[in-house]
Amino acid sequence: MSTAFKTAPPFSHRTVAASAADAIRRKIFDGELKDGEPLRQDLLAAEFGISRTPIREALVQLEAEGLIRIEPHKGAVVREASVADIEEIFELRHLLEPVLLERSAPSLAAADFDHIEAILDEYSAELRNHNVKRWGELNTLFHTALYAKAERPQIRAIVDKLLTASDRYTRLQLLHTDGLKRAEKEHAEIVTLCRKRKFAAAADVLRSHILVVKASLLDFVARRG
Amino acid sequence: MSTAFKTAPPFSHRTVAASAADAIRRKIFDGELKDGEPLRQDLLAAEFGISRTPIREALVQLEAEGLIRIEPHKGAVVREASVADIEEIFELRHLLEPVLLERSAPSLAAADFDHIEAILDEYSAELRNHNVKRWGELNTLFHTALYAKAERPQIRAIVDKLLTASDRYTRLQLLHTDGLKRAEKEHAEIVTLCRKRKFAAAADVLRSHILVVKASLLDFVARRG
DNA sequence: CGATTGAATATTGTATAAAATCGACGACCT
DNA sequence: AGGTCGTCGATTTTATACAATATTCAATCG
Repeated sequence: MSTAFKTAPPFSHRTVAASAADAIRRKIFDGELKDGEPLRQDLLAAEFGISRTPIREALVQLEAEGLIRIEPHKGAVVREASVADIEEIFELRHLLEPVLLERSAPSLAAADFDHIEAILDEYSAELRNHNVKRWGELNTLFHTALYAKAERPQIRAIVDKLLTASDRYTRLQLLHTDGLKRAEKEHAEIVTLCRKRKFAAAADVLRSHILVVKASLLDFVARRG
Repeated sequence: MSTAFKTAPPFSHRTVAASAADAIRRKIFDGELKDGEPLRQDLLAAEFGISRTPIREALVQLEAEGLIRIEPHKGAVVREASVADIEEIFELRHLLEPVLLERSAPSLAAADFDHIEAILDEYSAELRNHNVKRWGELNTLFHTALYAKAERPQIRAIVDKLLTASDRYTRLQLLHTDGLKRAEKEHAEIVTLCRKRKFAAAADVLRSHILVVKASLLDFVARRG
């Protein structure tokens, strides 16, 4: 099984450690590594055919991203998220994403909106296919495309982390279909309002959209918990 | 010259790498390592009397914190903050800190307020001594003490990073005295309002306080730039 | 004289080996 | 029986050795 960084050309201007971080991150998002599961340096190094040194660097990186937890001399485990964590993630999104939208949307060109709507079209298609994994990716793509012109790199970095974290739960099929349909409508509404340059209104819809998704997620967790 | 982690007892439940990160972080905050200055692994390892491996981990950690920048095969440099970066830091503080205050303040006990006011007293004393370094520490302490009961660990983590980043500039003597005096008054006002359980009003003062500090900082930068 | 190429050197990135730490199991004492 | 201490194996952490990459600077060519 070839991994991403093995197939990359030798001219790749990235370190092995960075690629290893990508590979491990993907394994976590794909559920290949479940919550609480220990990440043994030996095994990861052997699996990727590299030594433990870059693995260690990758783990430090992933801990900073909040994906894993490292305890000295005990090792790294995939960080399980509590209900409180999920609530906080969406609280942050609720605070930050509208800011990005209002900064970015006025600078988006017609071509940008076309691109965004193409994402939404594929989203709708995948919705019918129940392809949750791809849906999550598209959802993240949609949000980041909206914020592309915000010129707030630090806020962007935080929001990107939050989006991937959210994605982790949605990929676990934590959302039910009516929630997804509602999201579909709200996404379209946001784009429409932005095209009409009603940015404040779009931000309002975004705010309530995030609250709805949050409620939907927490409702699902409550049902099964 | 002994470093923090060398004097620590051998039972310290921290890794050498983590302590090295602390030491390097301190060097940056204290201005011992200036903006744009390269961090050579060799020298740091020799200085701390350890090998390069834990130094590398510390650097990865510090990059994740946004303090340095690492380019493959070129090395790490202290990240210089642009005016835009400073603006964004304060924009984030303006967004997030009032949320923490409103969450935390209702849970603060009388003893907590006493503690906070003790910090402010020392702050005032140091203000007369023009001890900028200690002032910065106390300022950060004041804010974090206010948010102690917020129970929002992720937001706290972000704000803590923002506060230390802000501290870096204030330590560089970037604030003039009248700004500091004004901050002194606003801090006291926030505490007073919280004691009276007027939390929303306190949050408003905090918001304008952050904006004032931001303006003061940018004004100073503009003057010298 | 300026631009360019290529070896020498400095520095980072990775692999491997050594040291330190933790958890568990079992012997021993009370 | 219950609890404590010490040893062993597994694992992480650090050190050292080696490889890859970038930078410097002098020699060469136009």
